[in-house]
Amino acid sequence: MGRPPCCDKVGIKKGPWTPEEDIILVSYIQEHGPGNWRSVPTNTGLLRCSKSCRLRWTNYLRPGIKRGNFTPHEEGMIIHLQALLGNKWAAIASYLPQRTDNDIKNYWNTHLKKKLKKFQSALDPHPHVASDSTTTHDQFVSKSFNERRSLDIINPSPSTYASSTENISRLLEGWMRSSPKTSNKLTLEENSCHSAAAMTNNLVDRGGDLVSHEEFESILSFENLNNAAWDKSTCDSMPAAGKGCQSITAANDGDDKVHIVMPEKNKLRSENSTPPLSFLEKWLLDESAAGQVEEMMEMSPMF
DNA sequence: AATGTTGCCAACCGCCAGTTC
DNA sequence: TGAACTGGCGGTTGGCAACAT
Repeated sequence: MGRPPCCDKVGIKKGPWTPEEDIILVSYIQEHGPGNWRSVPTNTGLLRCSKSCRLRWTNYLRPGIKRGNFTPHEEGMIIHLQALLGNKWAAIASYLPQRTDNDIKNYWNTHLKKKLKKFQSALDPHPHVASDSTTTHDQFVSKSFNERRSLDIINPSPSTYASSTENISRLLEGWMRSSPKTSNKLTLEENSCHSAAAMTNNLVDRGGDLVSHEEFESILSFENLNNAAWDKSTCDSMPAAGKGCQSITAANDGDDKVHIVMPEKNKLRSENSTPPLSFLEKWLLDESAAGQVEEMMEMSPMF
């Protein structure tokens, strides 16, 4: 028996937010900053539960949110990060500062999952062969870079959302920039640091140390496509993270699994308060790298 | 024009982890 | 030390709009 849901109280409003409610919430956050969500409904008079307020803010009212029209690069990042991290939408979202986890999750469920499925069935018309799903997934990942352009033409994601929240969000951007007490808007650097920790933890969290061989190789090989990607010097040049980098070893022990030996979670977290970009992040944040890959895919006779 | 179907996405629900007392 | 509380996350759903019949 768990706790009763926070929204069980009588008189708590549910459903879509009205522009008036948005304005009330935004005004309050402008004055007090985000956080202490429990007090928000009480202090604002909003008939919403604290969770609902937080969700509304983080997903729609927070400044800097980009809606609709996922770019091919964003799409590629989502596909790769999903392959790497699984359904860790918050972690994935940390690599796409303008997108919310909810948005990414929706986009994955409504668009990318279908594309993947389509691709898999096209590639493997005999699903009884319990063929290596990661391989087809990897191939999809590669192909998708090439395919995306045409798919984007066929299936443009319409930017239909043009409610008041977007305007409120825009109006707020100036305030967020000037306000010193706002901590929720991360700079790119801060964000990547946070995400590095998230990714590290995710790698550890995935069964402690196991990632499928194909998956791991896919990640690495993809990075190798980018010349600027990972090499030892990159690693060594990282003052604190260098240690962590060297601690990550991949050893195929023959059972088709790669054991990722990671340093202690806490060490990574505490010692690297501002770690430099990892090789993976370098690629993820490097628009030109994705462009190079796209070009390569287009040149490939395979697709 | 009316009805049925499908797709999309905002919001809710339940669980979990961290914090406080 | 453990219960209570809060915030955060991921999965799911309800409602609306677009499209098909």
